[in-house]
Amino acid sequence: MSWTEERISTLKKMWESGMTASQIAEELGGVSRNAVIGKAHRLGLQSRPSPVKSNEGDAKPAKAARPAPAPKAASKPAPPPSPAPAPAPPPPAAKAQEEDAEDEKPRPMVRSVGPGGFVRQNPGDQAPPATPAPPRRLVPAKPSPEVADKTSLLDLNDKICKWPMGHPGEPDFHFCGDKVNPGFPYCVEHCGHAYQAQLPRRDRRPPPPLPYGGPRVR
DNA sequence: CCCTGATTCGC
DNA sequence: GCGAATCAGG
Repeated sequence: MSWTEERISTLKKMWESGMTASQIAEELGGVSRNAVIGKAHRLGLQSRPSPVKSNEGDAKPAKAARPAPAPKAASKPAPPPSPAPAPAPPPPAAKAQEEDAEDEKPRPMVRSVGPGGFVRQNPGDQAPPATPAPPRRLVPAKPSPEVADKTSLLDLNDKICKWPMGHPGEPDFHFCGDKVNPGFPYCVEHCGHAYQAQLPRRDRRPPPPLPYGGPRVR
């Protein structure tokens, strides 16, 4: 399979919506999750909450990334040490994506704050400079009537809620599609679900809402 | 073991 | 550019 525009678009959207590489690979079909990850990186999509992130601080600089696990090639010249690690200033996550936001709440902080006072720190917090192509999808091929009026994967964009409804792969799987809470991947309502402030155990009874409607059944 | 993403490197 | 192999962490 080749990476067509369509497939790349799907990959991007799924990646940004928080799908795992495996899920994306499954959905796309014909590719492995490694292929998805590799492609994602090549596309510039990077990082994002990965469960496996080296805590690069200073504790173990010896095994930073992948020094020299095994003598594979014949020659392995010693990597020149970089004595001057850049301080790596926080990237300006300022994204001007207001358009029809009727009310502009005072939000002086760089990080946006949700309705419940939660601070975003989750998926989709990336600079979206690369979105020149208008996500308008005119007269799309909407084969299934089930999803005809629902937000499909390909309808995702930076302005609509990516909260999944149902399970990927099911015929009626779709996304919320409401207008996002600016700065968040979800609408205000679903932000409330996604970013619940951790309350004391005492009065914590509501069952935790799971994204994608819960674990996939296979 | 399962899973995750990250990185490398031969193709 | 692609992605399997591998690494690294949960």
